[in-house]
Amino acid sequence: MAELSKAYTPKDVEGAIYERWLAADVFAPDGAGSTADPSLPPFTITQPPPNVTGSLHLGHAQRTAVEDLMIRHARMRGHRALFLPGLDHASIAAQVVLDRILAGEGESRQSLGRERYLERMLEFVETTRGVMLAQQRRVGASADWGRLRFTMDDGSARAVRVAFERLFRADLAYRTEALVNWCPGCRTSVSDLEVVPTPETGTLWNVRYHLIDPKTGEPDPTETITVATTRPETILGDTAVAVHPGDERHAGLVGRVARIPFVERDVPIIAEERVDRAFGTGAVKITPAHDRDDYETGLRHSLPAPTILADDASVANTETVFDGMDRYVARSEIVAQLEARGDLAGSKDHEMVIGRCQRSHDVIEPRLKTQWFIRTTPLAERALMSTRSGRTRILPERFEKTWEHWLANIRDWNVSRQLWWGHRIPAWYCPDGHVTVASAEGGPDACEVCARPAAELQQDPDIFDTWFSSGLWPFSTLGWPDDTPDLSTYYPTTVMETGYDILFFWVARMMMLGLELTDVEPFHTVCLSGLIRDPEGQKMSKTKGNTVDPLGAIDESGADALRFSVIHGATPGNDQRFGAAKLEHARNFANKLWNAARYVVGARPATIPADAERRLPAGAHLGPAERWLLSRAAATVEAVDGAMTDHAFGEVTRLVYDAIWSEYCDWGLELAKVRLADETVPLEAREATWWTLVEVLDTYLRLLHPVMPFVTEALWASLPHRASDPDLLIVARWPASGARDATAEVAVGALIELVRGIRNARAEAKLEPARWLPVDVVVPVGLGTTFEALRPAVERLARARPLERRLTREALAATAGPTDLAVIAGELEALVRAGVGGDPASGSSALNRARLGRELAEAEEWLAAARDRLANESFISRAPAAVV
RNA sequence: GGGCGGCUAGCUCAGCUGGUUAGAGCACUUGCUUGACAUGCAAGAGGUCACUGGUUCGAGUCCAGUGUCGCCCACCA
Repeated sequence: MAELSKAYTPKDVEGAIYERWLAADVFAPDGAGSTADPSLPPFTITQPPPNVTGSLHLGHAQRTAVEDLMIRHARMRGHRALFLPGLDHASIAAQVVLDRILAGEGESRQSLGRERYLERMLEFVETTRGVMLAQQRRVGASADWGRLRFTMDDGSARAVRVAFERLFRADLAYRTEALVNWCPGCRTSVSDLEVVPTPETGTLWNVRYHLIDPKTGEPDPTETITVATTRPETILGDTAVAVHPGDERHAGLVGRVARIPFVERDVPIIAEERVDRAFGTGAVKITPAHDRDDYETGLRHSLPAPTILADDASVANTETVFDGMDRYVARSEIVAQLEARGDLAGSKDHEMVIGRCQRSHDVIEPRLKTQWFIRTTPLAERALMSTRSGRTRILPERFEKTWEHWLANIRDWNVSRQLWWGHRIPAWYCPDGHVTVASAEGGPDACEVCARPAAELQQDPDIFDTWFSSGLWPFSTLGWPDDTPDLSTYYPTTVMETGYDILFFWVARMMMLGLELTDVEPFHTVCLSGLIRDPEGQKMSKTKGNTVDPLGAIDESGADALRFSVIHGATPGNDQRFGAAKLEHARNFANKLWNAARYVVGARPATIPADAERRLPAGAHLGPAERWLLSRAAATVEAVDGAMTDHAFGEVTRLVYDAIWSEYCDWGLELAKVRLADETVPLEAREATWWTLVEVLDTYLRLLHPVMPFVTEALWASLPHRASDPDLLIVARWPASGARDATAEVAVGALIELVRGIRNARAEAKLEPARWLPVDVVVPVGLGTTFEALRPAVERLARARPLERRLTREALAATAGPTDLAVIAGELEALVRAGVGGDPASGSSALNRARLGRELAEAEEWLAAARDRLANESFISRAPAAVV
């Protein structure tokens, strides 16, 4: 048994314990220290791999805490519990970070070139990776580090290639020219999910386009059609003007031709149902290459679609003076020139929603590009069937609605990225334009169509969206596409725990790809956590400077406190605010537990050797307080099991917290102290008291271990163990719920009420707390034994001595004096012989009257309510018998 | 424009499938160097459960609507 230091210092406790776990090899389900029962089904959690972009934030710590809680619980229940850790290469996010670092060095992606850039990235990732893994260990993640995976490692790379080839062969991946979301800052396309709609005030300009005089073929100086636009620079790419077919203002214009200024292009005026007559001028300029709606219109009307923006969003290919200008410079220049020509018909402020890049916050430009897409509709259909059938559950359930809506309206997924850091798309093109997709590591031998040798083929320069490799995570980490023992044992994942903010980004993609590629749901349960916000409810962000560094919190209060605080305040799927107060609360609790255990260890009767093997207290020697403690522990185990089943982890912490603090410490230990010190109590009974304290503390340490693994492990080491127990709590068994003892719970509960009542009366009478007062009490026959057994404890706790037992109320009433304080605690009635105040009016009788009057009023109110209910015939006839 | 969520004590939040007198932490008041713990102990004050209507013997809990704050989705230039 280990010694416990007087003061609880998390720092000293935590580092050493993590090392012990590592040394004992208990994290891996098949590790040397595992006590798993192979006959039970395995339990798998694949960690949502954090981005290797720097360091963990509080959200990661919370994520890790919840996942680790589930894993530790499963491990203690005897399951082969695999917590598979990992890191995500985070393609675009990592490039944004590295680009910023490079910018500080006067370098850039372009200046380095692809090869050197990737070298720099590997260096960068190598350092952050170490930092991040160390952070996870500090949090206490009992992950199987031997199975650590990275989305850029060879296994992932192969999984990506094989997955893509299979999708291609199944016609679920295709390459086409389409309008994509282009981020000029990141110089890549991004998926629809990465475009953040941002409300902004822009300007709506009205621009006159001159109609072509059919006779001369030249623009008419007076006959015009006015279009409204928020992006005048796109005028350079206009290939039509559209009006609503039923719009009388423009009747007769359809079929005529207008001239686009600057590019001097003559374009048709077309009729389009989708034009909103009420908006702007009712006439819309059509720019097929730079607007989603216009693109559709362009297809319907076979319009040309000239691209007028370069990769950096400067104007290009227009053969105007604007070529080379940034899009916004060109915009103001065009407006100025329109005004000079007299073709600007006005402008006004306009509230609109602009798409910005999730990473760089640049305004996204729709652009035509030839790229790879995943055909999502059939995949989404299967994903929906999985959740509808209940084969995969989403918790909390309300997210299923969002899930349904998103998957039912899904659009094809653009997976090409014009970035460097990521998995290169395994597609090769031959000079004739044939496409060859090959998953072999070295690429294809020849063009699939024309058999040209590999040397003449060009690989696609693009890489995959980072979420493509993440989407394979639950199975790529276990060896897929090979049929490895790990894959057959630990796949599908039992619980997928993650934040609701990546439900679509990640969970939906894993579901779609998992079902298609492995033919089974990749996980049984999706457990969605909320986000952590700052004390004001703001989202934490580095730019706002309101982030909490988990390591700082751990240094200050310990990993146990951090874990407790993020789990305690959380309801599944709901955001929580996090501040110093919560951390402090948790730290105090750890300290409380430490001291309680320290007391128990120190209270061992001298007759029990320090290295004694744990004995279950003999029933005959158990007093009511001991039976009460054991029964309350059984109740707590039962309640905790229920909360665990519901994934209500906040409830788990509340239950254990209350049991330990309000029951075990406040009453259990206080009652036991008296008995342990009482020489008149038989030795066996005192030993039984101590063994009960040990037994119940042991139970609570087990229940709390998944939440606060370090302090519980440390304290457990100081308690005597059973012969069947392993050396470490982490692999000890979860407690079975024992039998309840209703008699003890009721009886001890009544005496606790009596103590409270006496304390209350004493406090109101402003008596010195230290003074011992004589108290007489009426004890109902049923409570007699319990009262006698606990009399010394009640005396001490209530500072009541002598505590005389009066069997009848009459006997008590007969001796009541004007200076006595009356106490009613349920069935127990007591008189505190306070001996204060000679004057009945200002002394105790006044106090009695006031207090008892209040209590009487409450009781009568309750009684009246109860009588009313019972008098109500429909209540009696309809309410269940138990309630009546 | 759709959808979802929050609104419970001064603050942060629990309250599961409706059932006696709605809870916790922090803050507050009054006392305590009580031999595990002042990171603590004891006692206390504090709530028309956002609002309106309904269902029910009974509603914080279920239904309808309103307000308010927030989130997600959505192609109106």
